[in-house]
Amino acid sequence: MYSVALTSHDHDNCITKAIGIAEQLCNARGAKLTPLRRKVLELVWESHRAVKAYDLLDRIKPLEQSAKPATVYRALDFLIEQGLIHRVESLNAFIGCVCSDHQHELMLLICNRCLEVEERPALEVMEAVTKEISQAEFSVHRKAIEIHGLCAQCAMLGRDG
Amino acid sequence: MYSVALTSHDHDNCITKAIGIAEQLCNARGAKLTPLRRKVLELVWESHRAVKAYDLLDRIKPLEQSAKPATVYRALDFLIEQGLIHRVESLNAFIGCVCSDHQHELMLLICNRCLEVEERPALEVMEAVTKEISQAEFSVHRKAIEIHGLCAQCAMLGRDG
DNA sequence: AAACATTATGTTATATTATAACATCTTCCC
DNA sequence: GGGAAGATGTTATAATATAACATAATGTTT
Repeated sequence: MYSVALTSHDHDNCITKAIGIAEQLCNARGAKLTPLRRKVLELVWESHRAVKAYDLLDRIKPLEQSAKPATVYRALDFLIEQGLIHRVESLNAFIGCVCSDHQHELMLLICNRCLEVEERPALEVMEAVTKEISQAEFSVHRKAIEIHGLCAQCAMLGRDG
Repeated sequence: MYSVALTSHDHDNCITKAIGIAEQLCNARGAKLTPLRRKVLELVWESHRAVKAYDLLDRIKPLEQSAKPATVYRALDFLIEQGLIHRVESLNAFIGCVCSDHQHELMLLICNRCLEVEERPALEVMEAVTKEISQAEFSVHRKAIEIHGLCAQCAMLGRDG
């Protein structure tokens, strides 16, 4: 496993920070970050890799005997609604949201080898999309911009996985 | 069903053209557009709406008794490889490719109401993506840019579906 | 506190999407 | 015709996701 993020930084700090922000944000909104939802958020944050719903389920089961698919999907729905995680459409997977300013138009750089996902605001890209769409008379609700390839570290190590 | 494309243009022409291009292209490449693959391509092209694999299966079964999921998925894989259709990641669905010049970097405008999908080359968007990525040391394989919202006609007719 | 509404979670069942693995048939090439 | 490669048939199952209804916890009103 070539997990750059996990080897080159203090990931505990990422988790702590993410949970802290989530608590603050939910608090401010009157949204309830229940123990279950919080646990799912922590599990999503275990790495910077995109994580599958059923993998989360496997991880939760030992802790919450009663966990079922609906348990996980409901928690994920909540976290997405609150902007605390993103769904990666092209992987049917989920990733913690790092944009603490909660600017939710972003581009995802997805490494096919290590599955780590980098979020980038990509303002110029968004502007270009807006401009292009203004010619199309299309009313935008949501932008999913997902770029697949190899992160710098994996590109050095070998071929696509 | 508010299918602009189907009501405002000669859709038979779209299909004929798409099949013609597919034949030419496969011929030139020595790829085999078998009757089965051709039929799947025609079915994808029945509308400008994104279509699901199992819906294609239902449509094929009356014609090819032996059709099974693998039948459809293999045909779809072939058509994608040849660049004749696109997978719409955010819908788990498929759409005919209209870019006859087979320029395969494009943006999909997906109407949440009528499910029609418009393909746009969006050159400036692609440039902005490339520029943004050059700062990220990321080696790109594939770009999936999917914009959800309402097409002009559906925006006039009512709310999101 | 009792009554009620709302939200969250538990539980069962099933729908939807996709692939693996191996068999058979067809086509192409020598 | 014989062998390789490719295409399709067939069976089984994996992986992803939601529906529907039951119960429990929380909040609000009185």
